[in-house]
Amino acid sequence: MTEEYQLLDKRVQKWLFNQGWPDLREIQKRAIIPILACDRDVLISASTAAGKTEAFFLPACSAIAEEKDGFGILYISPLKALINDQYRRLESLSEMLDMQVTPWHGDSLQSKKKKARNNPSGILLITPESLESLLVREPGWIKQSFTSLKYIVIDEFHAFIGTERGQQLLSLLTRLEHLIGRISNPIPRVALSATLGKLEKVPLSLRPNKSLPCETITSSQHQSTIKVQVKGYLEPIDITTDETRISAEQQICHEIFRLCRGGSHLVFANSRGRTESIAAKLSDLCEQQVVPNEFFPHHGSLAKELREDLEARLQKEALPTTAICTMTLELGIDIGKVSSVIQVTAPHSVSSLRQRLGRSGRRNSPSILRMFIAENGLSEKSNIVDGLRLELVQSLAMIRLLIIDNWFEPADTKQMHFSTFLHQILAVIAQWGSSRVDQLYSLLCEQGSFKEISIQHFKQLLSHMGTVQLIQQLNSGELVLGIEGERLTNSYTFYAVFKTPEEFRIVAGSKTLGTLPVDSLILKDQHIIFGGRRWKVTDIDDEKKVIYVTSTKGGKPPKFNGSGMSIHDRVRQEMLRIYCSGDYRIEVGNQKIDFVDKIGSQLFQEGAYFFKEANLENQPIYQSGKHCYIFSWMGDKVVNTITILLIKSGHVCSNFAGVIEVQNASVDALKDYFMGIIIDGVPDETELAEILSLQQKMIEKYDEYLPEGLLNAGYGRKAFDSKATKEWISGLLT
DNA sequence: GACCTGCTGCGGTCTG
Repeated sequence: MTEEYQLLDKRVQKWLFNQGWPDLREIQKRAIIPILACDRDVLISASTAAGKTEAFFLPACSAIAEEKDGFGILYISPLKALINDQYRRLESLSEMLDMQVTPWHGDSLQSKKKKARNNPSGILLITPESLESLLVREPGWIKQSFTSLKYIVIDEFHAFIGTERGQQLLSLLTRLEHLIGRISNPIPRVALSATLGKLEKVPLSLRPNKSLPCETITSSQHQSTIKVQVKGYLEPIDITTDETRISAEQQICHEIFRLCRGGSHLVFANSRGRTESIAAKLSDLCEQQVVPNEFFPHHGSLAKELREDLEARLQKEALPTTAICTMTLELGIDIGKVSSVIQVTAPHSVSSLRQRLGRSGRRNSPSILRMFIAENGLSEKSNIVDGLRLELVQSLAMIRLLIIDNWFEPADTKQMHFSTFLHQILAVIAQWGSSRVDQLYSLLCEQGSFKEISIQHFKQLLSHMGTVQLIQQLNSGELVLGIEGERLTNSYTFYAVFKTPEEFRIVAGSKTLGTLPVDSLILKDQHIIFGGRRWKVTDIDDEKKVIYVTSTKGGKPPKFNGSGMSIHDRVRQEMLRIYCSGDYRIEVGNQKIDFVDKIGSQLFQEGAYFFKEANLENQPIYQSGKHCYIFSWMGDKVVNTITILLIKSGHVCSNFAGVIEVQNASVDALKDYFMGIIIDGVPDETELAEILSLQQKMIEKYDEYLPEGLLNAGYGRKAFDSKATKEWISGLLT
């Protein structure tokens, strides 16, 4: 055994011996000295099942083994399920050390909480929301029980970076350090994470005020080999008139059945609806063939028991099991590794594709990714999005970026997070009973995580919070909660900073077609696709949460709609590169590897031909009948910016998969219009946000309490990109 | 046509 090993507590060494492990893993050895030093933050970045948890807990438990008074380790997890997993995993080690471990979240046992409350010691496993509730409701107890706290460890740290919840978490940690008097002598933070992109940027996300140095430990182990295959499917033009043809989804299900039966696999289907439909078809196939069903759905709307049964079945590996799932099985939960991963329909981002791929690759066997993409059969009425085979090409672009460039979307760390900022102001005042303005600014912005917020923003927000009775200022200058602030902070729903999205009902005439989440950009007169048909929005009732539509013509809608604000510039640029070269293959040595099946290749050739015929390489605006289509080959921020500029000037537009359709327009008229924009200047993001109605911009939980100026600034930064749009328009006109 | 995560305290009913 190595000399680092000797530094561990004797009982930890004994526990290791009992485990029968031949040796510590590389990252586990390398973590021992930095963790024991207790004078720096540590980032441990390694793939799933590389032993990150032990890399932290072996030395950390050694360091707190003699401490019996107060919690020594604060472990924070984004999921309750992960807390339960870790509790089980720590059981034997903590027994050996006679150390208390307390799982603390909304569903954990009151008896365990009570015990820890009376005798705080050892390890506390908690969610950010439960920590928030303790800080607000029992700051005195926290202060007492954390006096000898030695480590704060955050699991699945990548899931927090750049999010509202991550912003809250960092703020909580600063507030905790402040409460227990450790601002000038900070508690080391340890982040456990799946492999991250730009590692040098992560320490700033772990401790924005840089008051401790950070050491990074990554596994130098080679990534296992990756096998990729893309299969194309053709959706028959009209199934109803020709019953001999089977739908693309049916064909895909037959293939999944053939490939997965008898093994252990994950099928990612991107939406709950499709997840259910595929799982149902597969279990039908099992029944038809009189074999036991081994295909089960897994997603967020499914009952907890069903999900847990499936997770346990996957983990046991006793029976062959394939889960059809959404991102619920993308990270976190311990299900071990599967033989292969199948992605049905294009992934939403390269980073999620990467995470999913990481789920496969058992014991030195390669990671296997299969991607099944269906495209529509074409007719004269077909949409240009279908003709170009955009979904297929987006998928190919994402695979190339992942495999050739090892690139994926970086987390967006430049958001304002005004909603969470407002939440933290209320939480701090609720925690202390009152607060001075300068204390708030120092704690949340200077020491804490709200680095994008200026003093002007802060003053504007406080003044508005006074107006809407969230807070009030006493004669002494102290801030206390107002009536509305009391109401919010007294409800148990206060502690989470993220919003459970509200859904709008889609109503045509007197008939409800279904519901649509409110976070998409929907305007009156806009055309939307719902239930596979094209609709025109006639009215939006923000109060009743109803969108009124009428059926509209305009050709067959494209099958692939694309989504929101998520596609990155680099993905669309790679798509353009593929179209221009007419080649998607991946070069290995001096060979070009074709990873697409015959039908997929044919579909790609059709798309590439269409691209050439339409002269899209040289002409990004394409006229078809009375309408124009704009191909920016830029990410959704730029597409949104161009769209809102056109809408502002009275054009009727909609965008599908990054292609903007402008009704009743000509190429020359559009170019003239863009010329005018360059002369007048592109408005900044905040000004663009002013064009939208208030309701459309209220995305985050506490957005409704923000002054309009801040709402516009926050939304604008999220949705638009004026600089890149100006560059794109300039390029178009030269 | 995205998707996902989390929170209290108390009163009721059931079980051993």
